[in-house]
Amino acid sequence: MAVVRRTREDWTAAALAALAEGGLAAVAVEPLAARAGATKGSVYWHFPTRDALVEATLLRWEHEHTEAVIAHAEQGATPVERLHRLISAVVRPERGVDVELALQSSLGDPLVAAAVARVGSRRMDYVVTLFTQLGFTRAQARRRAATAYSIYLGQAQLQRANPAVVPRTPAAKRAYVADVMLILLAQPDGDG
Amino acid sequence: MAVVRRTREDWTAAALAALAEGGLAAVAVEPLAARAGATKGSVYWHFPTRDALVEATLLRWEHEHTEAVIAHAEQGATPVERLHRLISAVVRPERGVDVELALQSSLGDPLVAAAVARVGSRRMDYVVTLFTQLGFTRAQARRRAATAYSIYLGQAQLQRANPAVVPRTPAAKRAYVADVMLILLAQPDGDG
DNA sequence: CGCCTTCCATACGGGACCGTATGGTTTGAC
DNA sequence: GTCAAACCATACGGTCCCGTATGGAAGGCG
Repeated sequence: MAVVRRTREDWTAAALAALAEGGLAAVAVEPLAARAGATKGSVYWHFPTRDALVEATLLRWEHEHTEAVIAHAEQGATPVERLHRLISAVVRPERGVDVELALQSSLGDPLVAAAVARVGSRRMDYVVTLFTQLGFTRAQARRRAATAYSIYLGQAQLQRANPAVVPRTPAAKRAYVADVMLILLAQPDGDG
Repeated sequence: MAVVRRTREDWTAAALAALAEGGLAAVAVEPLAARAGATKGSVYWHFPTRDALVEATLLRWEHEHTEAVIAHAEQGATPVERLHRLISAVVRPERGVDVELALQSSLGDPLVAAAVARVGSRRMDYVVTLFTQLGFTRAQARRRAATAYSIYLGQAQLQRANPAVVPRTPAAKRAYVADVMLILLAQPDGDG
């Protein structure tokens, strides 16, 4: 008889999956256990409370995916190339975007709000340095970074809420990314 | 004795308030009634079910606020001015943005998803016409509209999740809006 | 004033989930 | 093989919410 044993990581993995599918509310001890073919007893042995499970799950996501976007961008040689990779990552979403959106959808929870805030400012810092590398002044870089990150977030939402208005064919996506790049690199007004 | 009577509209109003504060989950019959100094009996007289209340609330929001942004923008004389009013509306948020975000946060619910989709495409249509009025080709207008709306959505999210990275002082806001305008009106590449 | 309709409070049953208690089974050390 | 620790199932009490049932008060109308 295959008597299965679960680790802490098994449960955070299951929680991540549930989070991606059904949002924070889906990270519920009993349904989670049932889906894993186990019972609450297991979960409550590994975690003192549901919040502890949520927190561990968020921490795991933070460690695994915070730097993911940045790391992917950093593979670009020039700043322009890095920005391009950054923008493309949203328009051509990979894995993990579901969790991203689910979290943005549960900012009511203080644990989630804290995690999202940490990740957000970390990313913003990166994009700001990117734009300073591109020759923008500090203030101007901050503005462009805010816009770039807004486009990132907004685009992610649009794909979920209004997939019809988002570019779908590869050609359309390429054209769209190109236009966003052109936009973000536009010469600013000369008043800092 | 001020024996209060509630109308259907009283309840959708209360639901809207709760929606803005606590998201869709806060639109719960019993808490809503308690907060209004009434009981479930009243709610369930006006609405057959909770979903009916939610649907009526969404419909009300849709009617009251879908066109609100557009109407506000339409007070601008030129297309550029209209776009400017549109962008400013996010950076300098008025009332109703809370509900907007709460809904975007509850796309899991099919009722919400439908309402948000309707409003979204309605707004996109408007922004597309705005960009065509500005002399962009149809394809290019669609791209810029998608970007503009993404900035709108993303900026709204940023204000909630990372208020630190968003321009705060009036001067900073003005500079930011100016830069976004400059960006959105940038001369596109000649192939679209 | 009587009466009917509109509106609402109270009371109840049910479901989903959290957290605790407790005892049983498996595992590894010796 | 013994034993303690690790792991988990079962069962329970509690909370919050949904929805129903039912009786009663409020307001118009004859």
